[in-house]
Amino acid sequence: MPTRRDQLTREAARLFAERGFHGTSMGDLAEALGVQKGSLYSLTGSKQQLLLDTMREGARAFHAALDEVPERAPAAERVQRALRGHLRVVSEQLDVATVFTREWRYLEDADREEILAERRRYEERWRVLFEEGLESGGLRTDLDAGAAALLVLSAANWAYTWLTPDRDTDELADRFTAILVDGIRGYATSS
Amino acid sequence: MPTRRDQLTREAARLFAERGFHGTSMGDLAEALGVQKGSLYSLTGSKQQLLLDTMREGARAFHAALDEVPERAPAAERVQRALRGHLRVVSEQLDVATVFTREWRYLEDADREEILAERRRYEERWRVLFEEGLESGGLRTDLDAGAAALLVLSAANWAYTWLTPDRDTDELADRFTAILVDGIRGYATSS
DNA sequence: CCTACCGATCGGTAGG
DNA sequence: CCTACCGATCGGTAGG
Repeated sequence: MPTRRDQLTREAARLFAERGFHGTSMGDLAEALGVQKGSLYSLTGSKQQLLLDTMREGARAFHAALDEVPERAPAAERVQRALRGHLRVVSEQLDVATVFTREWRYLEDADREEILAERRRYEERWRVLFEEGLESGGLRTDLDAGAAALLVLSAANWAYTWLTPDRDTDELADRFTAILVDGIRGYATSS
Repeated sequence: MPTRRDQLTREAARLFAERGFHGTSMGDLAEALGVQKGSLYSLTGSKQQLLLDTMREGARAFHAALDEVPERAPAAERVQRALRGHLRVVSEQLDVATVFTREWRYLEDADREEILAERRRYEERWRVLFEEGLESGGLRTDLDAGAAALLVLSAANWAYTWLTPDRDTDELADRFTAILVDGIRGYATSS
């Protein structure tokens, strides 16, 4: 049974995703919970705190998904797993993923630095994944690991805009992976 | 020489990109132009109008870039050209591209529908580009044109978050294209 | 382009 | 969890 505080956090993620942080008032949140806005301050310290809570949950979820990628597996399979994991988080926690991806800039300075550090660390883990693939020989030797990571992560970060609960996210991740692994042309003509 | 009105439109795009539509006040815009906020209303009808102006400029720029893609050329080259064009717009009009990509939801109903229709049309043009590649035989026959378009356009739409003026956008577009065309594995092992 | 102002709403607090 | 309120700020307007 969710606590009242959990309910507030969930509604905050939902409304921040739908209307943006600055487009959501404490009055909107109070209305969603069926209380007066003054009452919210027994559940949270401030509107900023609600944003930070959502951000931390997003960072936790994306890192946890990446933790599930097998250490020893062919590079193509590891990319597939990582992409599945990312899209699953977006699909299953769409509000949190949306806020995490789009609203971090409205955090106050210290909080923003904390979350940006988590974002950078996440991106770095993706880059390492491609570099390990190069070292283990599973990827073409002339691959630019940084560009590959940027390409895949960019597509993943945009997913919150088009992923819907009814879409089969694993299948979509696999289609992306198929394109990324063997290309749209399908036969290697360049080095 | 830019008119006062052009200056306002440019500052609006800059601040909407930096702080978001709801995070930017007419007072902020007035300060950026060095006038009192009441004076802005001789240059624009409302804050909403400034947002709509920025959106229309964004839609115009992205469609214009796609217009430059050669009709008759190998599919891989057409994708390369389209990606170059998109990233050039983002790079050269970063503020406009950012607002166009991220702030459309704060438009009022009728304006939002207009801009969303332009976004959908742009995405559709990308999908057609891949389908034409399939028909002309330049792409592997089992390619999912919809998934390919979604993948590339997702990466392109995220570019406003990491593109900086000093980066060579054409080169980056070409690296993306190289990965997309021949894949990260580099030799075709699956059908 | 300015001064002066409008009603509305904001995030947050006091006291219960 | 409520009522009542705080000072600040919002987008926009009137009249010059």
